[in-house]
Amino acid sequence: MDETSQKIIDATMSLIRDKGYVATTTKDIAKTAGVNECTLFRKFKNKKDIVLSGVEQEKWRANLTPEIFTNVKWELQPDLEMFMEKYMEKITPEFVNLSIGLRAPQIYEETAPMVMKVPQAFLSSLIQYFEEMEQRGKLPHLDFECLALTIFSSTFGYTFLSASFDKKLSGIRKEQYIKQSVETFIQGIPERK
Amino acid sequence: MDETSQKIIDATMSLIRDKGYVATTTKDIAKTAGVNECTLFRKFKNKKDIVLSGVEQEKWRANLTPEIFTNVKWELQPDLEMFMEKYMEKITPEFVNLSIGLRAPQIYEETAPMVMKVPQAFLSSLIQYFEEMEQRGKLPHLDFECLALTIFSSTFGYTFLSASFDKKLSGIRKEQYIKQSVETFIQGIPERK
DNA sequence: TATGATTGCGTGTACTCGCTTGCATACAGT
DNA sequence: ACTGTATGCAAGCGAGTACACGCAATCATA
Repeated sequence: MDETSQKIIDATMSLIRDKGYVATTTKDIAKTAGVNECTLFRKFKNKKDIVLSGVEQEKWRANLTPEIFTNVKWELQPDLEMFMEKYMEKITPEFVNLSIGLRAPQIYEETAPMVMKVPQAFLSSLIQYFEEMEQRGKLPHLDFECLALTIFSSTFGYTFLSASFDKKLSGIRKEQYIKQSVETFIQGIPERK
Repeated sequence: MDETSQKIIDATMSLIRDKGYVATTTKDIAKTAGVNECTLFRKFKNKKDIVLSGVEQEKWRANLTPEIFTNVKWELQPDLEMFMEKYMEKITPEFVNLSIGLRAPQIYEETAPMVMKVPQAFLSSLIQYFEEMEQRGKLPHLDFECLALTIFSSTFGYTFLSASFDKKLSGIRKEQYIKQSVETFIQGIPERK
C-alpha cells in the first residue's frame, strides 16, 4: 500500500466517521487527503472501493481478536473487568461512529460482515471463557450464551451511549462503570439494608 | 395536521429509518407519499423542516414517558422485568434505526435533544425507583446512578444489537434475555458448583 | 541524460440534488 | 355560479455529484 493510497483511505474513513458515507464526497476526500480528486480514481475503482479497502485494513478495524482475551486469571472479578477494559480500549467512540457511518444502503451489505466481527469475537470469547470456568469447577452450569449476552450488552451499551451522548447522559466514568457493574454481575444487587 | 402533510411526514421518517437522512431524497419522499414533489415545498419550508416536524410528533417519538413506570410493585424482580419490557416494547428496531438515520450533521444538532429524551427518561425513572426502594427499606444505599446505568446499558445494548444484527449475533429471545439478566442483576453469577 | 511512473491541474460529462415557477384542474364553501 | 384553496404536472434553476481525459510537471532510476 503506497503512501498516497493510504492517505486517501485514512481521509475517507475519518470523513465517514464524522459525516457518514453518503455525505462524504470525493471532493472532500481529496481535499482532506491533500491529493487531487482524480488521483482517487487512479488508485481506486470508485468511492465504494476506497471504503472497502479501508474496512479491510487492521488500522480501521477494531483489532479485537480472541487472543486478546487469553490473559485470564480464572477468577470472575478480575477477568470480567479485563474483558470490559479491553473492549472499551479497542472500541473507541471513533470506531463506534465509523461503524454507524458505514451503515449506508449502498455499502452496508459488504461492510456489515466486517462490523459484525467485533461483537461476535467478544461474545464467543466470553462464552468460551465461561465454559472453561465450568470445566475448572469454578462455575455451575448456566445459560452461558445468555449470560455472555447480558455482559456484552451492558459493555456495548455503555460504549455506544458514551460515543453518542458523551457525558450529557451520565457522568459515570469508564473505570467506575466497569468496577461497579462487574460487582453487580458477580454479587447481584444486595437486597434489604 | 392535514392528511397530505401527514403522508409526507410518514414517508420521510420511514425513508430516513431505512436509508438515513442524506440518502433520502425529496423525489423519494414524494414518490413514497404519493404526492407531487413540489407539494412537499408547499407544505414545508424545506426537507429539514419535514424531519423536524416529524420528530415532534408523538407518532414518531418513542412515547416513553416516566408515567409508564409508575405501575411498580416495589419488588426488584418483577419491577426490573417490567422496566425492561416497557422499554423494549416502545423502542422497536424501527425506532432504533430511525434514531440512527437522524444522525446526520445537517440535522443532528436539532434532532439529538429529541433522541436523547428516551434514554434520559428511562435512566432517571430507574434512579428514582431505586431511591424510593431505599426509602422503603428494601435496598441499602448504593451508587444508584451507576447501577441504573448498568441496567439501562444492557437493556439498550440488547435492543440495539437486535435491531442491527437481528438474530445473526445471538438467538436469545427478548423474554428469555429479560428474565435471565434480571436474575443475574439480582442474584449475581453463582460462583462454584 | 533519457525513461517511465506518479501526480497535479483544468476542463468536462452525465446525472442528481433541493427547490422554484407557471399553469391547469379539481373541489370545497358561499 | 363564483371564488379560494389544494394539488398535479412539466419544466427548469443553480449547485453539486461521481467520475473521465488530456497534458504538464515532478522525480527516481537506469
